[in-house]
Amino acid sequence: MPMDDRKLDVLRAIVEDYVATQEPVGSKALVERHHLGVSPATVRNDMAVLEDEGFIRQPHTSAGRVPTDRGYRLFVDKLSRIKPLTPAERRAIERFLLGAVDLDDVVHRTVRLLAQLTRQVAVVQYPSLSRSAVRHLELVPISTTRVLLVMITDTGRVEQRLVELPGPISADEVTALRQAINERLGGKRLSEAPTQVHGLVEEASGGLRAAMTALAAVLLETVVERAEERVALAGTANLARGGMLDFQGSLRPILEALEEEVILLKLVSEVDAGNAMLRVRIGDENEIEDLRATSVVSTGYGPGVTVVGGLGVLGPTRMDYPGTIATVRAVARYVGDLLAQN
Amino acid sequence: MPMDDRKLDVLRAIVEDYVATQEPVGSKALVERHHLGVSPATVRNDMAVLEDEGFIRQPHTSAGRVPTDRGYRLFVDKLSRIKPLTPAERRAIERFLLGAVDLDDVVHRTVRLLAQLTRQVAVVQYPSLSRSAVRHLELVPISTTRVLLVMITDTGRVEQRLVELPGPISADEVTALRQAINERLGGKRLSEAPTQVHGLVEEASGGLRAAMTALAAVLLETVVERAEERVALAGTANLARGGMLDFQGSLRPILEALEEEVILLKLVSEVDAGNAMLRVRIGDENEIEDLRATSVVSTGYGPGVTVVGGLGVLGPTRMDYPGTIATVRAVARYVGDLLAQN
DNA sequence: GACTGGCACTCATTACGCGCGAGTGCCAAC
DNA sequence: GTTGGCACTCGCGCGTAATGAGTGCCAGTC
Repeated sequence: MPMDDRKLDVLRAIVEDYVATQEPVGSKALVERHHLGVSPATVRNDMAVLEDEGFIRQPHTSAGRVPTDRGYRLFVDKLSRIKPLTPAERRAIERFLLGAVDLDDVVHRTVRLLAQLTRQVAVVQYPSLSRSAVRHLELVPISTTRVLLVMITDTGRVEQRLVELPGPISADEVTALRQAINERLGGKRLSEAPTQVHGLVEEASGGLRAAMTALAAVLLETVVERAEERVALAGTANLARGGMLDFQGSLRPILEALEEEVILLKLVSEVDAGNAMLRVRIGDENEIEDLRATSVVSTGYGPGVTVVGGLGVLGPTRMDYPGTIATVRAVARYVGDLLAQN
Repeated sequence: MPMDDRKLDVLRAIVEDYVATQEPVGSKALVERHHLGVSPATVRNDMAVLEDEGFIRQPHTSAGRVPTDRGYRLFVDKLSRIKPLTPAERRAIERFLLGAVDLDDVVHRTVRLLAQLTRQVAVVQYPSLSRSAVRHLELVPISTTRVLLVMITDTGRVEQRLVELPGPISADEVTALRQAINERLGGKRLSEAPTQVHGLVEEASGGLRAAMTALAAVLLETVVERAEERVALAGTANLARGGMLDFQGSLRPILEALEEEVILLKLVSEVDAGNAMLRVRIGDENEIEDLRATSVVSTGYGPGVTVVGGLGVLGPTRMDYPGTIATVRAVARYVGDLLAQN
């Protein structure tokens, strides 16, 4: 059966009221606060149907209705028009991001900004190495058998690793290695690094072979294992707002989940390629067990149309979806622009 | 009046029981669980005195006694013998720290380890720049008007900043700058950097003067402003243990405080020089308003006797002080040893 | 003088009963 | 399909009562 228009209106009204008041909403209050042109009794009928279809439920008999995860889902998919940001918010974003001196700084500012604007937990992934291109690789001799490998990407990210060489090495040899590596990798996307690195080792002349092998191992490790690793978090205090009414009193599993970087990355990194950038995962839809009481709004960001990382926020399923979505989207765009300027 | 021995025993027993059970402890339960050789009535008399002196209090008439902050203070100062670590704990520490590849890695592992062992919030400061010495400074040309300044310290910390130069610069000039900077700063403690850097600018020959001035500005900023900035945090989920019985239900201000790096640094950095390394701040004694319901156990760490940073844990005033103190001390020593090996 | 047993008293916590009222479901009427 | 009416449900708040852990005090004992 096609979804009746008024029933959708009722659902929207319920979601909006519940998000605002945090209390189950009844038929009478609904018709008063929203000017649906019908009587409470009619609304009650609609609500009964909505409940049958699993979009709302009553916490107990003789209480108002509360949206279910499915209800929020429908609300997000069909009902919410995008809420434009206020000028004040736009100004806040600009002011916040303008002063950034550093990639680190950009990420930190962004995550705090997001947490502040949405009043929720914010997560920002550092520009992923695998989706960046190498701008420059530098070898810094530390001792005769140790060099520091510094990699700078076009997104401004700097990664360094100490490499223990199998034998002593001269300054000239370091220069040769540096040049070889830069010729091979300079400008290349890191996703193609593995093949390039193998080529490097094979090309290496006898005396440098051993050193190059050690360097290659570290390079691959950096690219493959640590590739997506870094992520910033802020706003956990916002979980404790609303007097633990959300999350049935137990913040602990959520805080625990948020301490795992792997989980945070899962939240913001876009696994399914073909979607329209912005993703909303509501309650149940979350893969992570401990976050089934929360919703996650996330999106990719990057200079122009390319995506180099993800960011998003996490909060109670009872959240202001239109507002949150608008903010997340806007912040992602601003950050992307910032990276593009670089 | 001198503190009666048995009264101290009573206080110790109260603290221990309260820490274990989280419930006010009465006279009868006390004599049962601890074999003080006296009757409940006697204990009651002692308790009345202890209460007058401000070491314990009753939450309400006809309830047992609970230690006050002053009570915990006395307990920590006078009563608690050091609880040796279990072999299992020692093994855990070693296993955890052994695999570290990186300074970053060391700090991360340490903070997680601390949180896990103490079951509390752990804070670890990165080795402070100002107390480290420069091992090497590297200049990496990014474009003709931009260089990346990379600083490596003897504690393994690597700091990088992008420097915008006033005008284009050649490869030879970069080499000259690199050499000049390394000659001046190599091996020097960073606390003496400011004077050295000024010297650098004055010595710089005409053509390099402008570039050197830009570099010097960034160097000073790195040393002075960012000097102590970095700090790692873990175990916030532990705050939510104990069903919010501690912290009278409101986790929020504490989580908020923990999001401020400045505050975290205050917690673990040793401000007063002359103390015996390990410091315990109990409840009220905390400078930060929002942390008046918590206690902080912190200490300095570093290779050998020198202190390059601080670490510690934060938890409810009702915490296992002897155990926590032992763990913090042990972890600090292990980390110090690890840094010394480098 | 220090310790002990006894006893009256306090008071938070728990349980129970009860009325209130928001909100529902159903039905007959429009 | 919509509406007003009405009986019904049931969580919430509140006052009262019972419970019991724990105390303070006092008189007696070593």
